[in-house]
Amino acid sequence: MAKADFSPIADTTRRAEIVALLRRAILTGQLAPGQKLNELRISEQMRVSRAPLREAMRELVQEGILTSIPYAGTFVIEVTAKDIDDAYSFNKVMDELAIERAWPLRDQRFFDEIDRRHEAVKQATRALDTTRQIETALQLHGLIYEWADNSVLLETWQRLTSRLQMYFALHQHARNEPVPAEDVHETYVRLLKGKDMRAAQRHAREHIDLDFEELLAYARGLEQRPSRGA
Amino acid sequence: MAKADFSPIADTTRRAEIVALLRRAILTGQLAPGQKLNELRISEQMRVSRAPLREAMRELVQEGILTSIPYAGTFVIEVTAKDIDDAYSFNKVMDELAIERAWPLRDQRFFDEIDRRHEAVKQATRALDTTRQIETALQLHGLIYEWADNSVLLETWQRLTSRLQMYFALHQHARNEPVPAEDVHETYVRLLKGKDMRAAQRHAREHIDLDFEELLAYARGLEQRPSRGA
DNA sequence: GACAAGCAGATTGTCGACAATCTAACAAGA
DNA sequence: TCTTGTTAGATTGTCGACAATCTGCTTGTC
Repeated sequence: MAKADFSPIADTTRRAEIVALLRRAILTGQLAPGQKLNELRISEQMRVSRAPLREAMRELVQEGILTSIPYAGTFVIEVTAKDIDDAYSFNKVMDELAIERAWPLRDQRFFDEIDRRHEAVKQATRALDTTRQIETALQLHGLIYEWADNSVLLETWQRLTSRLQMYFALHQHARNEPVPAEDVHETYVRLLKGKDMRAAQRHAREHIDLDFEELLAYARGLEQRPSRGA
Repeated sequence: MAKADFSPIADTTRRAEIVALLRRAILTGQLAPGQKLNELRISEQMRVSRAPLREAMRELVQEGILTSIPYAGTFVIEVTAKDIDDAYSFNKVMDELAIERAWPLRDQRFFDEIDRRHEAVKQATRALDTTRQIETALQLHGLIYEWADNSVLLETWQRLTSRLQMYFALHQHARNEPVPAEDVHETYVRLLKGKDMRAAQRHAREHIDLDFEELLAYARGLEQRPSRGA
């Protein structure tokens, strides 16, 4: 019998598609922080009634990238420097934990997968696709969480990822420089494939530091002139 | 001018109340793991239409205590031994982090609050109110997260709390013993008010260990005869 | 008797309309 | 001029009904 390995059928509810669309719009910066989401307008644009749209929005509220005020509206979350700082320092600890847990579970599939994802980042970089670059970089980074074999840890990472992606997209958007052409992940990947766990943890922390420092500087700049959504 | 210090007005949407009702029902074990939530039946019982009910359920799905399968239904999550184990080992690391961050920020308000919450636990214990006992114990435990001054850390704890409360309630329900009358938090509180951070961290870890060990044993027993919801 | 096709019944997903609430503009009075 | 009350418009919250989908049973055929 031929083994088929089917992937799960796609969620065929409008709600699920709406969630995906909205999330993408927010994480790529199409919808700016603070911006209000007008239900009627969006539902008309998507050719969908308000019911599934509202359910989708409720999900994204719980996911932490939208915020809702009864009878006032639902808005894209604002991003403060402290939010970024909190996410940053939390991520540092989580990373160390994830590496520690994933370390003894690394196998050939792990090494294959990390190369595959690294390649995806490099390709997005070559293609000058900044959105995809952020996305793939986070996926590369997420591998240790997927391998750590802890559902709570993984879930926490996935929640955090949404916001990180949003932060980085915002940053990219702002400075409007095309890409950091350099491959900053080379060392990270090499260490994760190596034998020194402590070194991997240390580098993960420092590597993240760099990206975040820029982000923080950017966010602190924002604090001065708070931009209410367009 | 008299300073008033008003707290925010209560959310007065049906949706919010439904969320609270459902969450309580799940966390106290009124709704058993695996049980299906029939929208029509519940909406009729609550005298509410299905729209706000469905939105509420979407929130709880994202909160991680319900799970939804399109066109099949929404169910209370199943609890496996691994789920509990994952939550447990994750919580250990988080606790150390929370204590570390909260430690230098302890002030008089902190000490007052910890006593207040400790008192609440003792009162629930005396009243033989097991549900409230679990609730207050988790609130006592959550103080270090509230004081750690990190929104992501706090949010993560709150998400985890839901599930922990469910686990413990399940456990209590199963063994049906009224209460552990002994005050197990005495040492925890004393250490948090003391000067030795390391000792507090160590105790937090070990104290949690005890409760969890019982839970795990219980959950492993469940694995054998998986109970589909009533 | 085993198995596939097809048919209720029940349940979830979606829709369009109505009710409740908020916002902002304007008018009236101190 | 400032404050307060009113009102119209827009937007969110909620409802009841319809459409799509699933499940289990029945039926018919081999």
